Amino acid sequence: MKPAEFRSWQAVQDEVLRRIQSREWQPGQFIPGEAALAQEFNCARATVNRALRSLADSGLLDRKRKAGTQIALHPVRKATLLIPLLRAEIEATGAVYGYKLIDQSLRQPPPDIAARMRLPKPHKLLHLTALHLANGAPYVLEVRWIDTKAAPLAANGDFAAISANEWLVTNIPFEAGDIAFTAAIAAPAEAALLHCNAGDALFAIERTTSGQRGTITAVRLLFPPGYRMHTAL
Amino acid sequence: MKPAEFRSWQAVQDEVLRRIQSREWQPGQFIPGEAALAQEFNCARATVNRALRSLADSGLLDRKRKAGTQIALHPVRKATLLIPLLRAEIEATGAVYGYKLIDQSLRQPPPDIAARMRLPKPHKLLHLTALHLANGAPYVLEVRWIDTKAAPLAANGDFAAISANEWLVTNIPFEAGDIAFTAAIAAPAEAALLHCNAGDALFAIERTTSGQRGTITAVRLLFPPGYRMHTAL
DNA sequence: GCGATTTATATGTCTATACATAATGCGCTG
DNA sequence: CAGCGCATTATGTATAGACATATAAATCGC
Repeated sequence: MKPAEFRSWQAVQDEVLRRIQSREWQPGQFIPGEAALAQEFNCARATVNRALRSLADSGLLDRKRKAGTQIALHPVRKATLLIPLLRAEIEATGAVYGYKLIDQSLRQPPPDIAARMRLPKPHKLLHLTALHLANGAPYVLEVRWIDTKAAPLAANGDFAAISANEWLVTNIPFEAGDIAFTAAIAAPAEAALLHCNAGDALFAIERTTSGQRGTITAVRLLFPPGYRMHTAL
Repeated sequence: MKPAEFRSWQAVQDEVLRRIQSREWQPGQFIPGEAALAQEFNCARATVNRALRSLADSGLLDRKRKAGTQIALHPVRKATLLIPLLRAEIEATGAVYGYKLIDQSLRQPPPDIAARMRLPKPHKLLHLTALHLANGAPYVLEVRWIDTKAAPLAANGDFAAISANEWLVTNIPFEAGDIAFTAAIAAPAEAALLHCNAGDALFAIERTTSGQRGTITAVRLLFPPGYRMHTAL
């Protein structure tokens, strides 16, 4: 075997991937060290490191100092999926994006929302209900709670014209938080807005985002029946 | 301003992150080039590169050759979530994992399955129905189709004792494919197996995995009402 | 004025070397 | 033999310098 040219970390990555897929290296097995591979591939150790680190990031390898690198026993445990940015998602299909504010008010949050937002003593929050439309048809029903104490600017926001999400992205310092996916039954009011039947199964995304002053907003996105969120592995 | 010591790429990353969060650098704005930052941070350009590349990977920065690096206009568009490996997920909660094969047979797949598996002319597939249990209670209903032409070994698999997923992971060369999340209404048969009511909203994961010889398997995982799959952003 | 070509430049990557860090396991000691 | 500490070793990371590549911007040719 000639010392083939592996002159880029991607080439190294491809070769390692090939060996995993061909079972030349089996799950659980320790593979040669970076130095050995660098010699075999006739490249610098840093290049091998780059390739292996990338594979480890995507879950195909497990690496530990001193111990070495082994093929992951349970490959592909992670999937990175794109959180739908509604406007972009709709416009990507060629449809015309539309936004319609249904309700804007100050309300006492129900207990589950207060808990998800970690409000010690619940106070009134800004409550928004809005529809995102694709070519005029309901695409997503958004129900959002905003803590105006954590995001004072939001009290003045005009959410009739611009979606709360887009407003927040450009006006609030930062987002960290979490996201959850679940299924829900369409309540009559929701069904009416989404033009479906009460009792239908809706796909739901629940998201809370926090800033430095605590939880800013909790939002629930309800998708009409049949919606599929998908991604490649 | 003193030339503080930023001697690791993580320190550089933290500082860049701070500037983004503090709005010192605003969304859409181009930040100084790597060389300039390296000089400011008193480190090598490769170190800055590592930090910025990492931030770009997580979606906070947009980078283009020649053009430069700018703060992403729509931060956090990606979430990496862990695909539940059922046994691990159940055992992580401290519960005892159980597995029960409900049905194993050869069947003609319905059109939607054939389409998802990209079978040009549908032939009979191995069909499995199984329950994953946590402390004896139904945790997930798994409905799986396996193409024994793409994975001949599977024809001999004994799926009464071991879950098809675990069998595939250790016996089939490789997986690539896609995954989709959706909501479904519990059919009576499903409800009976999951100990819920027909008409309940179930969270569903649909996954297809392919090998070199085409699509190997398509699986649908149905979770009982109330299941939430969540991840940090 | 406008399309085609060249140039300049920021990011992307490779190399070689050095040191850092974690974790294993050997060997020493009591 | 139990327990501790240190040597070993594989990965992790920093650095300086060089070249590669994409592409925005400037220049050229008509």
